[in-house]
Amino acid sequence: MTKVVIPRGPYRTGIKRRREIVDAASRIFARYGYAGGSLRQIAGDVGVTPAALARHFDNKYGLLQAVLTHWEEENDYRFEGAHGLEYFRRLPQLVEEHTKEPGLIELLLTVATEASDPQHPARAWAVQRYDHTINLGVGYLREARELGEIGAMNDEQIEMEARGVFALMDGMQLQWLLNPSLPVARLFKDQIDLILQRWERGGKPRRRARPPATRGNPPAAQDIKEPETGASAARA
Amino acid sequence: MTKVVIPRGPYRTGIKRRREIVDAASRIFARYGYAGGSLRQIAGDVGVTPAALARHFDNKYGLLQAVLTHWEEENDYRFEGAHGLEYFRRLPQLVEEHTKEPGLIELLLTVATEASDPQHPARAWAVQRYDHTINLGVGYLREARELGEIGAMNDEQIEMEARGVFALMDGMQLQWLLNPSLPVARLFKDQIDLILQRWERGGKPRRRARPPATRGNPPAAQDIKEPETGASAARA
DNA sequence: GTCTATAAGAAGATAGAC
DNA sequence: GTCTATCTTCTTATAGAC
Repeated sequence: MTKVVIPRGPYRTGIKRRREIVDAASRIFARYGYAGGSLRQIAGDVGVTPAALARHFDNKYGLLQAVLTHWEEENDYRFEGAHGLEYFRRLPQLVEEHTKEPGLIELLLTVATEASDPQHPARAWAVQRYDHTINLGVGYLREARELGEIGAMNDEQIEMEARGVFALMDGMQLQWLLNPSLPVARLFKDQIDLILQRWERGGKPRRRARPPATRGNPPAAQDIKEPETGASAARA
Repeated sequence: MTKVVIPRGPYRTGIKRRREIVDAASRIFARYGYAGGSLRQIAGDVGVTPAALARHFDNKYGLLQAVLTHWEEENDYRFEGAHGLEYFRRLPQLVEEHTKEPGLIELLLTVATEASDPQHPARAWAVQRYDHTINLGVGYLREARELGEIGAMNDEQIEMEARGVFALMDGMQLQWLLNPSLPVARLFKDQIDLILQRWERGGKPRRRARPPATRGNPPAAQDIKEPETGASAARA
């Protein structure tokens, strides 16, 4: 979680105000997009004038950057201690949290699709963020392979599977944004369970005979902090 | 493809011009979104002034509606003659086409995420379009069940699987928008193949008692007995 | 039917008072 | 640090010439 040390003295209100601005901007950008949201709306939400925003951020994109940084901080703390398949088993819980506080996922999907325009200012951020996420999933899947939690899978298959899981998650959450009565967390959990069953059974690519699955106890789990793999989300 | 009956007489240039405007608007809205794209850009693309657009469309949203209608026409002709699992086997080909002419899928994902705002003018369209697509997939899966192409699956599981397939497709195409060097059609085909294998084997989810799934949006749940010829695509 | 010209307003950014 | 007031630009929409 975001932990902000609030100093005493004259800067206190400034820091608090900045925080309020970022929160309001998160809501506005999530709902109307970056292009569709205006600084006037954000300032109005906070209860200040647009000029006050300029004291804290150089321009509109500077504010978006602060919002995106905030988003990363809010999301990256959730999976501490997860290893191997446990990471994927926890994903439905993240979806569940998104349905209770929809701003974050709404913002991510909004910015990601907006950034499909190569000229979009947040394009580089979105590309980097997706690479990061996919590399994370690839790392955990490799860990699961080394722990013997899953059947044989080469690196290429692992990247395909990781991309598929995050694609499924994004797509389901997009469906939920358009239909909030959808029990998306439960649906996603059922889908992830089926994928995990297949992985555990030994995800065979086409028709190759299944290699013996080593289902024994996992060897000592060495801490793989951030599996920064070369899954190359490609991005040239 | 779209077949337009061109009347003789003085209306010909008008119809051609209208078509040009819709094409340009598709490009602009796909790239910059509905909020981010301007009538000026569109007019400039066509080579006319913004006021000329008002001759053909009441307002900006009227133009968007025309674009979305055009999108539906372009997509619904692709699956004629497909039945049961064949429908799903053809989906990767649709993804392939989207990579060659990215405007349509870019537009769809853009509008769908923008419409996550309940006040967005295209919200109703996006909701209806998603319901339509999901119902289409559900219909084809039921057909596959009746044809004996897949193992036992109840209606609730069928809806989950259909939603999963379209979520996967959307999510993969979103990844591709941010990374056009990604071989998304091949990746998606591998993923669909794995899903088809599981279906054919008779996907057995873990037994779990649960309440009935909430179906589509309020106005949804039209009869899905006969999937008809038209099939939509990537969603919405 | 199509366009130029322009109205009316909203956007992001800035200057300077307090 | 925050505000009022203002600037420039760009938006949608309309009036009326041809």
